[in-house]
Amino acid sequence: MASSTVEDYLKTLYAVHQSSGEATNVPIGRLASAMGVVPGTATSMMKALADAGLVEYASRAGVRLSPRGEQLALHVLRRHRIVELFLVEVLGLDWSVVHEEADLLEHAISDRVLEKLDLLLGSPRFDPHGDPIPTPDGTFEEPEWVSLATCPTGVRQQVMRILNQQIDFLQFVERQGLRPGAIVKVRSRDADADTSTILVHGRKAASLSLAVASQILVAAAPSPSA
Amino acid sequence: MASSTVEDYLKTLYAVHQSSGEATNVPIGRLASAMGVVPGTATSMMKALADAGLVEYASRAGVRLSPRGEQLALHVLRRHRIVELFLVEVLGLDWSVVHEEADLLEHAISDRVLEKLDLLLGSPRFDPHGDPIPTPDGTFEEPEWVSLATCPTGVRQQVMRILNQQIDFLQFVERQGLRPGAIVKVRSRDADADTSTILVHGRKAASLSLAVASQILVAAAPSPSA
DNA sequence: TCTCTCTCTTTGAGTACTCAAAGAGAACGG
DNA sequence: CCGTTCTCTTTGAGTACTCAAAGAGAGAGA
Repeated sequence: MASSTVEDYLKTLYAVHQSSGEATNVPIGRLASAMGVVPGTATSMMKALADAGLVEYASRAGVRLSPRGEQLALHVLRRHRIVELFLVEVLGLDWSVVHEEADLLEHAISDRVLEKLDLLLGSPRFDPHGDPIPTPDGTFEEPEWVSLATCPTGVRQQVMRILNQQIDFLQFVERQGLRPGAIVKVRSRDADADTSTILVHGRKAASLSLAVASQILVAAAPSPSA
Repeated sequence: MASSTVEDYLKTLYAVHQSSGEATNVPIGRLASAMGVVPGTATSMMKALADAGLVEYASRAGVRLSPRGEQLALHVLRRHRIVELFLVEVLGLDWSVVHEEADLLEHAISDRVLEKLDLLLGSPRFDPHGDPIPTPDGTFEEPEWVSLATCPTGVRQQVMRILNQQIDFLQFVERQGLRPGAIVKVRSRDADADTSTILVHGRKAASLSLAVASQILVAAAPSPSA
């Protein structure tokens, strides 16, 4: 059994790998800062994980998950996201705090409990932030959503996913009414000024920098209900 | 914050103290075997916990919880039992396995999540084994139940609590129909032969040794419904 | 009282994880 | 092409927890 620490490293490695351009190895430094440890700690941990067959690691060449490591990371991710959804849907916890609660719980959920949760929630495909939930065998739905920084302007869009999951950011998103499910329209976008103006539910207008807008993924909205 | 290990020691110390005759200190050896560690490990742990103000410990005189330690132990117990009830009531997990699942989960439940669970379950007073659930401020209901080894014979009784919570024993209890809530009657009891015969729901008869019978607590049953 | 035995404590060592700080490669600017 | 700089690795040490085995107290039986 992998310890919580090992699970955290694998999960973090997976996330960093995803967020950086695919197919490349993750530099130790980036992994270390994502884990909140000094580089030396990450180095020795990666050696241990390489010995355990969970990562592929060569000195000064960065790390990547081995197939087994990736499978384990996806399993942790599945637990994390199902727990998040459970906390919101069943316990009614605040959308913005479930991420850190799930970080704790994800290491204490047995397969038995996990599949009961999955059943209770109706085998959901996405968590409350719009992140896809891996299936038990580790396959994954990655819809082709675009961000508010790149989607067509003037067209009704539906918010599908929030990439940045820090509490402050999620609370900001909440206040702006930009939760997944919200119907929005990009009214204008100005690359030089680095801003965009978003109409939320046709009424309120929010002004976002393009960096912020790129954290919010949308899809073409279903036709209006009126 | 107390580590899971520390929480486990406090919880175990509380349980051992309860099961041995009150008011006395717990010998290191008993604590060690209850924790599944060698005595030396328990000794050094108790020194550390004494330094932290969680237990009172003097060399060769045994240990007891300090007021702060007891409060913490009760908090862990509250988490454990609420989680157990949740696993049975909401997730539909098997009654006999929830104990070990809860041992894992009890260390990963924040107060925020705990109180939501409590709300969802309607502030329950007993867990699925009939163990009382401490309140958030650490008070405790300990009803005066008697065991099947000592209760009056020939009188309708209701099973209230199962003390031994090992999986095998719980599965045995389940098979005999002796879960909390069951209506039973002690038909006979023989101290010399060390057996008792129990009528379950007026039909099936189970034969239990007095040691086994003493693990099952009952209360006078409400008047028959017919 | 003496000694045997039992329990408890101490000591030394190992695993998992961490940091600080020194040392080694690699890359980049001149 | 050489030195500065950045990143990575190594080393030494510390915390939390564990065991094995040796040593110490304390009571029980002769």
